[in-house]
Parts: sequence; C-alpha cells; structure tokens
Amino acid sequence: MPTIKEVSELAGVSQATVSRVMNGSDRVTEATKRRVMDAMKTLGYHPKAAAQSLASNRTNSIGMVVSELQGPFYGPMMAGVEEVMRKAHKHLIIAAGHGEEHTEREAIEFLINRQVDGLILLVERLDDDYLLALNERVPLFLINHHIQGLHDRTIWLDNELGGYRATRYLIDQGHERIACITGQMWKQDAQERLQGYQRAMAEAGIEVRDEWIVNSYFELEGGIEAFHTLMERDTGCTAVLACNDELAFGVLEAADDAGIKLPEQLSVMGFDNVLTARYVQPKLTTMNFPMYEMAQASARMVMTAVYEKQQTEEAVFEPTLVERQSVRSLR
Amino acid sequence: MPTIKEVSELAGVSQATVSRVMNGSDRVTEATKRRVMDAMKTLGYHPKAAAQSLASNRTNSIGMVVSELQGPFYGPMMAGVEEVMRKAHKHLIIAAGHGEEHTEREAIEFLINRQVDGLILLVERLDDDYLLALNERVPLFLINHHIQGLHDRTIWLDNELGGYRATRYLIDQGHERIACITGQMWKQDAQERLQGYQRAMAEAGIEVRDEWIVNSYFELEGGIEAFHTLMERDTGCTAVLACNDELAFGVLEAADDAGIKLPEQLSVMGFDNVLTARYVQPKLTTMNFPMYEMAQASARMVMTAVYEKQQTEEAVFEPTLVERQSVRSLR
DNA sequence: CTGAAAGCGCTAACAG
DNA sequence: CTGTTAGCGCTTTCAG
Repeated sequence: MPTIKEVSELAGVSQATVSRVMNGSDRVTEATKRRVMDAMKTLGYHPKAAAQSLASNRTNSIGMVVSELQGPFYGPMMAGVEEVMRKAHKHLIIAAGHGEEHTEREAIEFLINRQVDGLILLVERLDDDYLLALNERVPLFLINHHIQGLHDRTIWLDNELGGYRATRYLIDQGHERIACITGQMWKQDAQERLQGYQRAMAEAGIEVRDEWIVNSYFELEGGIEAFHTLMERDTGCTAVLACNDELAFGVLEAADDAGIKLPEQLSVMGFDNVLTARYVQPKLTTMNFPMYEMAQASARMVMTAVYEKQQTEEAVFEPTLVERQSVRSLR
Repeated sequence: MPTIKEVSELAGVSQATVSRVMNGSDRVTEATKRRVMDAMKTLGYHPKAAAQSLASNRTNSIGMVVSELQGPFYGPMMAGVEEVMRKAHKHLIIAAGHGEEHTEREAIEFLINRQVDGLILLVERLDDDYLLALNERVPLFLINHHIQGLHDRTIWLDNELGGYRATRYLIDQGHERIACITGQMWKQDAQERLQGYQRAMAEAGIEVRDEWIVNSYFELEGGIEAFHTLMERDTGCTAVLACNDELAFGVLEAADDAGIKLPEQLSVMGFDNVLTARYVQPKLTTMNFPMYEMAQASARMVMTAVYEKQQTEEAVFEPTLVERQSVRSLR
C-alpha cells in the first residue's frame, strides 16, 4: 500500500501538496497537480481513510439508524442514501434499532463513537429532548420525524395530505360512508393520516360517525381485527381507508375469509405502496410513499449541510395516488 | 472528547497500560485494570476508531456488498449481519451493486479503499478469477456463491435439496405431471433448483417431458410469461414448481386473469418464502430461505476468521417446507 | 506486569 | 503557489 510520502517523492513535491490536490481545496498549479495525479495513478495510491480521519477530525462517513432492517420500507431507503453517498465518496455505516427504544439509543451511541460526520435517523420511539441533545454532538437529519428547531434538517412525507387525497379519491368515486382504520396513535404519521381523512370528509360535508373510525396498529393482524370490529359495528360503509398497506392486506385477507367480494362489496384503499401491493388480489390501490427519493434527498441534505457547510431547508414530499383495483367506482 | 492520555493520567498509569486493558490482550493486574476502567467510566471515554485503525492497521469494520438493496431479500440479510457485528463492536459498511457487474466491482473497490477487515459478498455477476484475486487483498466471505478454494468461507443454501424437497412434496400430494419454471440459468441457484426437481422426479420414476420445463427469469413478469407458454403447450400439468416466489406470484396473477382457480385447477409451489408469500391469494406454499440465520452465520464466520484468526468451515443451510394454501392434495 | 518512545498516514497552520 | 512542522489518538516494540 503506497503512502502519501511515496507519492510526494515520485512527484517531486511535498506531502502537503499531495494532500492539497487530493482535497482539491487550495490552489495548485495545473502542472504540479498533473504530476501528482500521475504519481498517484502509477502507484495505485489510495488515501487511507483512518489517517485522514485522525488528522482532519472528519470521518467521511455518515451513520444511518433505522428502526428495523426488516420490512419493505428500509431497502429503498438505504439504497437511496447509499447511492448518493457513494458517488460523493462517503461511507454509509448502518445500525438497526430492532424496534426498541433501548436498542435504538444503543445504535446511535455506537455510531457516534464511530465519529460519524452526520446521522440520518429513521426512527420512531426516541423523544425530542434526547434528539435535541444528540444534535449538539453530531448533526442530525430526520426522516419523517418532526422536532421543534430541527426543521431545516427534516425530510418528511406530507401524511396529512396523503390521508386527504386518499379519502378525496374515495369520495370522488362516489363513496360516502367511508371507514378509516388507523395505526398506533402515538405515531405521528398515524395521526396525520387520520387528520387528512377527517379534513376530506369535512370538506365534502360528510359527517364522520365515530363507529367508522377504528383504532388499530400497523400490522396485518391489525387489519384483520379492524375488519371484524367494522363488521360487528355494521356500519354499512362501502369503502375503507386503511392507513397503511399492511392494514389493507389484513382487510383483504379477512374479507376473503368472510366471503366478502372485493372491491364489489367493499372498496379498500391502502397507504405506502409497498412492493407487495402489486401482488395481492385485488391489486391494491394505495398512496405512493416515495421512499427512494426521500432517501436520496436526505443524503443530499447531509452533503450540503455537513460537507459544504451550507444552510439546508426542510424537504417535503407528497404522496400520490396509485390507482389499481381495490377501489370500485360507485358512479 | 477525552483521550487515552487523560485516562492514563487519571488512573495514574501509562497510555500503554490503558491500551492494554482496552484490548484485553496482555496481562494486567486486576487492581490496575480496575483503576483504568474506573477512569474510563468517570471520563466517559470512548476510543477513537480512526486512531485505533491507524495504529493497529485494523479498522474493526467489515464491508458488505449486495447486488441490490431493494427487494425482499436484503433486509433480513443486513439485519442478521448487523446484529452480530454490533454486539461484537464492529462496524458494518454497506455498498450496493445496483445490479450491474461494473457497479458491483466499484462497490467492492470502494470498501477495500476503506480498508475493511473483511468483505461479505452477496453478489451474482462477478467471476471467480476476480474474486480469488480479491481474496488476496482482503478476506472474502461468500453467501450463496461457490468458488474453488474458498469453501471454508462460504455460506450457502442447499438449493438442490430445496428443489428436491419441493418437488418431492408435490409428488407426495399425488401430483405426477409437474411443471418447473426456472430462473436465469446462468445463476447457480436457478440451476441447482432445477436439478433438485429433476432428481426428485427421477427418483419417483416420473419421466420429465421437455415441455414441462420452461426457462424464465426470476421476476413477476417471468412468471406470467411462463404461465402462458405452459398454457400454450397444453401440458396437462396439475402442479408447477416456480423456482422462486416472484415467479410464483406471476403465475398466480396470470392464472387469475385466465380464470383458472388455484389451487383447484393448478397447484403452485414457490421458493424463498419472502414476506409477500403470506399475503397473496392463495397463500403461497413455498420453501423457506433462512436469510436471517444465514446472515448471522456469515457474520460469525467473519468474527472467527478475521478477529480470532481461527479456521472456519463452510456453513450449509437447508430449505424447509412452508405449507400454506397454494398446493392441493390429489389424494 | 508496566513505562517510554516511536510511529501509523494524513492534514493544517504557518511561513516563505 | 508550495514546503516545513507539528500533531491527530492510539498501538506496539523494547526495556526494565
């Protein structure tokens, strides 16, 4: 492994100069720059990340913490981040929270000890005070998590708008009695999606009856249970907004078991557009969650904030309708 | 950020001693060890990874290259690796190949420049010579990829056995005319699964007719196309082994579109047991691919080979049957 | 069992 | 525009 010293000798310059051309920072003559570059090439030189970090106090790596690596959500997320990071020659170190607050904090500490230059967080269970304190130690970037004072470091999906658009679509298809199955209400996105539903209904002048809303949790089983309570309540709803696809899948399954034909007897609308949505029967109409794009945006935000030291501003993404076959038009 | 120097001063020992207790290597008196530990704790000391790397020529990080981050496959894989790595206080740096040989090599070079201590590869398109050469530069660990001379660094799924068991199950259910939809035949696993099918059929004394085998590719569309060619060939098969779940989903969809009832008119068997398999209609009977466990195994292999300098041996995993509803018994 | 000292390979003032 | 000079924080001989 050649070192900077060898390069400098072969190029007939000082190590400092070599360092300069690598970092492109200071002004160097085209001529010497060329000489150095050639020397690097013939030696097959690659700077040693550890040495750079130690000297510069920058690791050129950023950490990413996700609640869990499983699930349909995180692949695209990681892929998006990884892509832009690598193009910029930065390293992505990942850690998973495995679903618990305790392990999420552990994952974060782990990455901070690694002295990452920045931290992208896609987590749910951490409280704001902790995160704010954390931000003093390392620049934080938050995906889908709002915190007072960190707006310009936030990438989020407008869930309220998504809930609104989804509901609006159902209404436009002629539905009036529309049920809504929510996720865990301590989750910000669950709340917001419900709010969007309520706004759309209010706007359409439809009075939402309490029995139309069933509180559940973002899992297949949650969808199944919710479907049953909906049946028991005998609401007469013709459509249901499941606040994420998983819930919708549960509804699909439960409906099928109950011998209810979809979408003929009940229209189902999902939210997230996970991969599986295209595979189920009927193919799920849902709101698209542009995870890949949001991930790229978060990585770009890191680049400009951390490495270019420039101000950033929050990035908002909008869910868009993906029309498939689980919603029937009443018109 | 406290340094080793401060710790040593507070503990009244030399830096060397502190280093020793951290690495647990040399013998140190219990007494001084305790003093050092206390000092570390009161200072909230954490060693700086970059400095350690530079001095020890070990980065305590291993790289992982996957063909693509998307898809149902890699989440569990990463989760498994990450879990055991983090427990051992090692770092996981990931890079994606994004499906092309060119970018896969790039990803690998990227990680090598990062001086990772080892490299876990879950890739398909790289040729053996390249990988063997690579192994001279950094210890390689291969998931589902066989290479002469790297057996003891390989973690693999017995695809042939999986194909055999799947087919065997179909036969046991009373099927005789069993079609097989393969993946891209340049993929090792596609070949092996087919071989397993053939072995089971031969063993059962069933002569496989050429028209029962349709060469396709591991995607939903591949399954749809394969289903249609199967229909055109009018084989009279009562069951079909789709060599991965994606293919099976394609068959499900195409069959549904063609008005063919599953599993009444055709039994479908998948392979991989991706998350989605539980969501489709009928729920897919398939062979389980223990990705999470295999990932953990690969990480453990890295630990013992790289950090404990001990010999390892290949780890083989067996696919097991997951019985759901897409296969009908003829008995 | 412990300390002293010499780097690991690079960056970052500070001069010139 | 370029060279000189200190380190960055840790590990690792080599003595003792």
